[in-house]
Amino acid sequence: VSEKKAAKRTQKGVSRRERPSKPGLSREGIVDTALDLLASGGMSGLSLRKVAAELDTGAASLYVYVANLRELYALMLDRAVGEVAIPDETGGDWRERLSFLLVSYTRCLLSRSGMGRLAVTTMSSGTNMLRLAEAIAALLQQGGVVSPRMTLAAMDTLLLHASAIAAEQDAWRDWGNPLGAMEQALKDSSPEQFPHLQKLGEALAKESEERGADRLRESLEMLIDGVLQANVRA
Amino acid sequence: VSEKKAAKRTQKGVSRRERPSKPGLSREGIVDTALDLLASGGMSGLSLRKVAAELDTGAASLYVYVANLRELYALMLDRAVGEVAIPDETGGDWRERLSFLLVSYTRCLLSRSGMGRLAVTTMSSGTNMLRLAEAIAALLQQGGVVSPRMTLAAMDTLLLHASAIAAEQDAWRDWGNPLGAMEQALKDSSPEQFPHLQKLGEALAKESEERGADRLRESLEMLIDGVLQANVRA
DNA sequence: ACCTGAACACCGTTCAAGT
DNA sequence: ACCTGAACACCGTTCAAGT
Repeated sequence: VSEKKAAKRTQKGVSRRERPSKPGLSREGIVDTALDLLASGGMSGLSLRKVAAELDTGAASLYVYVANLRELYALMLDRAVGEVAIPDETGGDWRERLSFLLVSYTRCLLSRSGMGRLAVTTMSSGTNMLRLAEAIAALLQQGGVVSPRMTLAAMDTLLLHASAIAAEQDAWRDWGNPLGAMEQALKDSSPEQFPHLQKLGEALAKESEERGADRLRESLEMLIDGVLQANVRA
Repeated sequence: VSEKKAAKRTQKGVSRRERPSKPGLSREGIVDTALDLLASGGMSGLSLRKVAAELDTGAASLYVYVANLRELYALMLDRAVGEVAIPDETGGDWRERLSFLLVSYTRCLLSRSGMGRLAVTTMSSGTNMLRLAEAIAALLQQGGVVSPRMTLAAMDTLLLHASAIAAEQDAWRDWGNPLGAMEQALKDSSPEQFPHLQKLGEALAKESEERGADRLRESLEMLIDGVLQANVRA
């Protein structure tokens, strides 16, 4: 038993990533390790016990730095959000910048598998999330959204939707494209039962391949249009 | 050991819900029980083992009817979607009907705690989901969305967003309103760091109470506007 | 103050054995 | 074919004991 453990400890000093060999535990290090695990093994490869193992300690030790799993999730999310690129004045008009910002946010979530689902499940009120919210609020104001009520609604809706897109894509990666299953189900059903869906069949097949960066931008632009419309109407 | 089990079995015939006392296992019964557990205990009260226990059997027995936990989730989602009210021609013009349909969908998810998160994580291609998709496709066509590509994008976006709203509300129920935490974080930060957010502070406080049926409808209307705009533009 | 092993109360899933 | 107990390989969290 202790032999195996010793071997691991030795191995670690040599090859485990580029983390310093034993900096003592820290909140930072725990979040780092958790993000590494998420990136390499997805949500199912992440657990407090595995984070602890990676840090050569027991799971109980982490509770000095992190209240529970949910707090760890929130910290991970906030760290990911820290990588969002916030465009400056050179980034075009407010709308281009807002679109860019939201795409960047979604990309940050998508870069680690599982982050999308995490974002839609977890709430962070860390500095990075506030920074992002602040940037969106500023851009919306430039876009003529002035009432606080409308601004809040728009911020919430935009961020929620961007997160949802990431979560959806996440689910696809794990389970394979569900459109396949849907096509199958359609073929199995009588044609007269779902006439509109049947007609959509071929387009559906093409869609499977194409759903890339364009779809992401397009979906977000759609939402921005909706925000503008609601603002005009109010 | 066997004494405790016998007591449970006895108790069951008397009082356990109104399910017939022992209909033998079935896919239907398993999904029913799972939904009951979800409604009464949320996502954390739901597990294969608990479903099995409720049915007076071992977890292994369920695998005859359900491939795994994920399939059970998908079946649960489809059953919930079966309760969505699909409006007929008396329900106003296409837009009113679409809005009504999406609100109804979201409400079905919200009626069991945990369903929102489940919807954003799970993909169902069951009959009820197809029925819902068919209805949306039909309404969009009436609204002048004709290209298959646009129809698919709109369907996906609308359903995704409705699910995301439910998931968000779900998260609020479990963890308490996160706007509270955000307000706190804002108070703790220097005012000049997040000027726009600071200004939003009071509106934020009011929003906490009001986020009800109006917000839901409003958010969905916003999206429909976006869809229309994209359709006009294409 | 920080760290730890062991324990507690759970999970989903598999499998050999029964009926 | 269906059901089952037991086992396997995990979980998050707590706690008394160590340093």
